[in-house]
Amino acid sequence: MEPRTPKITDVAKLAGVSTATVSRALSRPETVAESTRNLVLAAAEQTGYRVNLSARNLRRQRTGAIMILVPNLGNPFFSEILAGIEAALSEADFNMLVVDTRQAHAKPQLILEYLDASRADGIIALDGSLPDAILSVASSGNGAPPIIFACEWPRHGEFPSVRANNARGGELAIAHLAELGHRSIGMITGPEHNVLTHARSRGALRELAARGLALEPSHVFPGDFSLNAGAGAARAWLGLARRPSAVFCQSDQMAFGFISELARHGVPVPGDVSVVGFDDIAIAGRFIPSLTTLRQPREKIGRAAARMMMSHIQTSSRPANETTILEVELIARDSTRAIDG
Amino acid sequence: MEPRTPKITDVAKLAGVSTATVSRALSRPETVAESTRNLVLAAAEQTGYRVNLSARNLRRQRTGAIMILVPNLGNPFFSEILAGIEAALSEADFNMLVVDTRQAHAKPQLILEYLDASRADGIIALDGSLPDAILSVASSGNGAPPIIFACEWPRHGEFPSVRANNARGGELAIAHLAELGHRSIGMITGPEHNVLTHARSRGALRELAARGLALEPSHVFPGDFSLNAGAGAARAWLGLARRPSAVFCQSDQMAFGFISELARHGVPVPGDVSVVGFDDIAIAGRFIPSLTTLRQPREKIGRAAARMMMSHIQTSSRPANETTILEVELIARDSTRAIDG
DNA sequence: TGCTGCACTGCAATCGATTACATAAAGGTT
DNA sequence: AACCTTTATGTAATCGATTGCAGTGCAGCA
Repeated sequence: MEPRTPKITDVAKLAGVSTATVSRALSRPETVAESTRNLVLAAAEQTGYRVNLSARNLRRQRTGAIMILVPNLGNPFFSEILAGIEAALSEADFNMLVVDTRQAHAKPQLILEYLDASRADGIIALDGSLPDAILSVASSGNGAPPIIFACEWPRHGEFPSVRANNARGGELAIAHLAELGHRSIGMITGPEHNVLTHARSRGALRELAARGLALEPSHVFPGDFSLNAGAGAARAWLGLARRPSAVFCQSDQMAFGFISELARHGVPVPGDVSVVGFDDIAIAGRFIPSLTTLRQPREKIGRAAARMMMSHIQTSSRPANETTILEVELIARDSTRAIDG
Repeated sequence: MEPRTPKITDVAKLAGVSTATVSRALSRPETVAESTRNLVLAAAEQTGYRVNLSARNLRRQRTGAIMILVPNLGNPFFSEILAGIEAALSEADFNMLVVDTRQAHAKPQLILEYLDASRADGIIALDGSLPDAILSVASSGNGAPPIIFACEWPRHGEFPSVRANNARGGELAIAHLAELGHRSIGMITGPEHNVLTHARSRGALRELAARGLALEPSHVFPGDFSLNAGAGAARAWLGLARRPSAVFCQSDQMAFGFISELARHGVPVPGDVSVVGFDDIAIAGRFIPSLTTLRQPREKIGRAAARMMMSHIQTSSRPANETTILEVELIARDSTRAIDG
């Protein structure tokens, strides 16, 4: 009553052929005579045979899995990217192994464990701020699988990556506000050393300059992409003598925190201040007011990264420093309005 | 210049011992003399040896991975659960394999592929509505790894699971509204055949009955947990001649959709109608108005499910039908108020 | 007929580690 | 001194599939 799972020898015996033939019939059918193939397939069906992946992987020297390094799995921002990656990987019959890197900075050892070709055939990192110890191993290629960055990317070193056009997003945000007549525009940034912060700020500054607008230092609110950072910025904004009439928040979460904290103090958006976010997460269209923001094609980014990885694995070439940049789109909603509107 | 990755024989040679000793020194150090152990560890260090997981897994007849079946990875609701699972698994040195089951209903074959002990040592399903074909294979145990449900669970059959006390949540929602003086309470439900819908509705109905309140059929708005469903319910609510003064939404997303659509029609919450959500997702405290809702310990649910799985794997017992139920908590915020407040 | 080439198939080595069993050495007991 | 334990290590089988190479048989061709 405990019919141990059938192995390839069982199928071979039943079909009256060698295990080599069974293996070939299943993985490269065209190399086997049709009559034999049918015998094998029937036998496989009858025994309920499933190939043992550990054995196959050992022999083939691969794992059939791609490891995804996520800075913080609990952050819903990543879910769509993961969905995109998963979709593309499963099409190619690859599995997705997900690892949270929150502990990576405290204990790089822990993540180094994972940089091992016997664990995954490739790595997609959503975390641009991996410790240098990890980056150097990953780029040395010494036993480590190829790595591709998605969304974020490391500030130093050259790595293949897929990302949104963050700088362009910064430009579009400012352009939109400027065209609504805003001359005094503030900004809530992401974490200080984050590449997204830099790219978005760079774009914003470039556009401000192009329009002859200045950014007052007191109008830059340092944040970290979180709801609370947005709320904190709101309190700072309230404390200003001369307040900017519009604020570009480098993430939707911060925009929500900002608007919500202002609301608690009776300051209406966009009545007293216009707000632009970044990301276009699902709730943005349903916030009150609905949020003007920059849409990042998160699922597409995931898909593109996974496809890039697949293509490198199939050609077994180490990814060069190719970078794919996907465009962002400004979605105008109700959180921004003309200054004398 | 291409120093192929070292294997156990390399370490053995360098340390001057057999591969058996190396293996023991690394995985059960106490069985090896201290002096030998030091030799081996030094040799391992020097060669940069890493065990090949495919080989180990093949020999040990395990995979070191747990597969998570997620109904829709893009839905941020699951991210915290995944974070909890990941945390608990990585503590036990297990990997997390994530699979999206959106296609499972169209092509059960695809997911059946995954129900294979050579892929994962266990399965945690966040999807209670897996096709019967899959459930029966999973419960037969025939070559399929043990399965545990988290959050959701199947309506038929007995499976181990970890979940929130959804019925109690329904009770608390109604109790809260009733205590604020609401006598006419409506409800936006989840998908018709979803177990969460049933449990939450059951609790709500029980509490209504206990308080002698009736639920008018026209006050039940069928939804599916999504933002849009909430918005649709809002339009239905607007069309009613006799509107309930409070609505229990079975998910926060629907609550946001509901409130937002009402706002577009100039109907204030909680001014004209009080709203209770379910889940307490991150943004709930920052929505405008902040949302009264039932907090589900999502990360804890994930952790508990993973721990249950680990304990079954360590004792190599198939999980019995044990069910862990975690309590929910009503978080009172600004979207509800006393009827004559 | 004999030779070449092609299409199939089988044999057996191989992937790299784990572990049951055998063996050896050291220590303890009477 | 004989014998039994205990501890430490080595030998070699094993996990299950894949694949290079060799062999077989048959068709085609001179």
